[in-house]
Amino acid sequence: MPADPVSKLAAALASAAGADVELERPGEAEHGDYATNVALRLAGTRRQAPREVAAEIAEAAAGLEGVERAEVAGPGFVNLFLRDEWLSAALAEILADEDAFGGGGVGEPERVQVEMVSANPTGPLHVAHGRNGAYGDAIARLFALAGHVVEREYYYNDAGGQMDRFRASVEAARRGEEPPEDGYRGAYIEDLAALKGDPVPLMLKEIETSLERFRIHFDSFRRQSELELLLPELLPRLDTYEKDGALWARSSAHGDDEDRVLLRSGDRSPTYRAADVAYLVDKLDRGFDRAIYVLGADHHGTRNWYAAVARMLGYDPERVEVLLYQMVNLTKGGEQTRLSRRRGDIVFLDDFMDEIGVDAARWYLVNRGPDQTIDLDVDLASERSQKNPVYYVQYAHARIAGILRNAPDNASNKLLLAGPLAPEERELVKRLAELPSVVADAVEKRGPQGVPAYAIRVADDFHRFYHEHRVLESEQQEFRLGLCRATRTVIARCLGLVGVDAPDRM
RNA sequence: GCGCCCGUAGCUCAGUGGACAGAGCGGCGGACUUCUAAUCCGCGGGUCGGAGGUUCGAAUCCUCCCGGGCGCACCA
Repeated sequence: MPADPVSKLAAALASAAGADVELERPGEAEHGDYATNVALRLAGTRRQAPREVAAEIAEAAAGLEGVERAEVAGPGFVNLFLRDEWLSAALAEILADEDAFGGGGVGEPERVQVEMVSANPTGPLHVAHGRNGAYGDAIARLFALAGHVVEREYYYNDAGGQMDRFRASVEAARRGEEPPEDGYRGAYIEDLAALKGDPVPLMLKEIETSLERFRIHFDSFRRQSELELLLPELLPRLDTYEKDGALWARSSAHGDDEDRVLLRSGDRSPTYRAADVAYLVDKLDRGFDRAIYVLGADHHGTRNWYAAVARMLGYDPERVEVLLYQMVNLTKGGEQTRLSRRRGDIVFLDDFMDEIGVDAARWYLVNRGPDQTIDLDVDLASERSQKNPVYYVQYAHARIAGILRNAPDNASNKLLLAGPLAPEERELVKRLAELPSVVADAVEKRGPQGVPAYAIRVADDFHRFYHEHRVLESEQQEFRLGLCRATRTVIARCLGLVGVDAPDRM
């Protein structure tokens, strides 16, 4: 059973009250340590006045261990005021769980594949790919913490016309000529032209180097060219028809918005849609319970396509999940840059990392919900790096590391209370206890943005505590050292989830 | 035209049914002989795009409208 003191309290209250209870932290101190609106919810079905129901629940709550008193307030809220002993026990539970705290909570662990980035190897990764990776990797880390078995995969579209144009562009540069009409241009093409051999493997190498630098480690890579070999066997299993000399999937009959071409008229070469089919089968037949695709919002039309393919082949479409994220707009010196590949003014992920650092880059790209377009001023993000929230959080971690460095080796781990807890101590413990629900919420919503937001609150509560109280050589040294250790764990966990370092010194 | 997403403080954004709507940045004013001042404290700042509706209760759910982004290939 993973450590989650708040859920335990809620469960105890639920059985005392005879109804499901959710606890929330009220904004006002007068409203207690935790509050529940369960009486307001129950009043309707029980045909009782909300405050009457609340009074019953408050009475039950007051009898629970650790509860000092419970009050009915407002329209029917029940506010709980907890004893210091409850907070101390909660902290002990967090510390005992150290390595796993925040995780667990999934009933059935699944084998999950997160496929992300998957940029065509026709050029270096740019910032939009960074968002894909930052988001997908955070989801992967969240799933893993929650208890699932996760693998990360990159899919190379190494076949088709774009790859031909890419090779032709490099070849042209080697001959000192202009690239073809729809070709690729830019300094990186010149760089590749200066090297020998097929530019594609060189590009793959460069992409993989960028990804490692961005702290995303892939377990596997799949290639479109390999998957296409499976098509002769797979296509007959689909619902298809011939039209205008091409082979079409009747996907609209299976939930897609329209039918899709699988084999082109003329040379009957496979479209990338055909490769999608092979890849989906490949994923599901490798035994993943869940295949997660991370795609930019410009691909939202493919959501129904994947589900339709799964249905046509007799797989449960629930196993296929498409996560979408909105675009990234960078501004530099107030000037907008469009992140289109065909132009020279794009900002590459490596440039972005050079400019603002890997930590800030990872942070900024998951900081916002996937449905939110990111507007980011690169100059601002690097110029004001001292005031970035990411450093604020890291600083809290470094401060704690400093205290623990200076702590006596023989410090006790007992958490004995030498007196009543200060408000800052109580707030910090309650904040730390929120982690399991923050993680669970992020997993459920497929949205990691709550994690950095929460990390800021933890840092906030810690800095406030630090400012008000001395840890070493204080009467509460034991408890406070425990509080520091737990805070360090929680901050490190949050930063780890979004791929940011947790430094011991700054 | 159809589909997806967004519209919350000067700026960038949290907040998807609960108690007077939050944070960072920016602005103004304070706090360092003490474990890291990359910190802390205070002040100012909002018709939650608009209009209806559901609800004891709506930024949050429903409908319509307005504004913005992105799609709607035998490219990937």
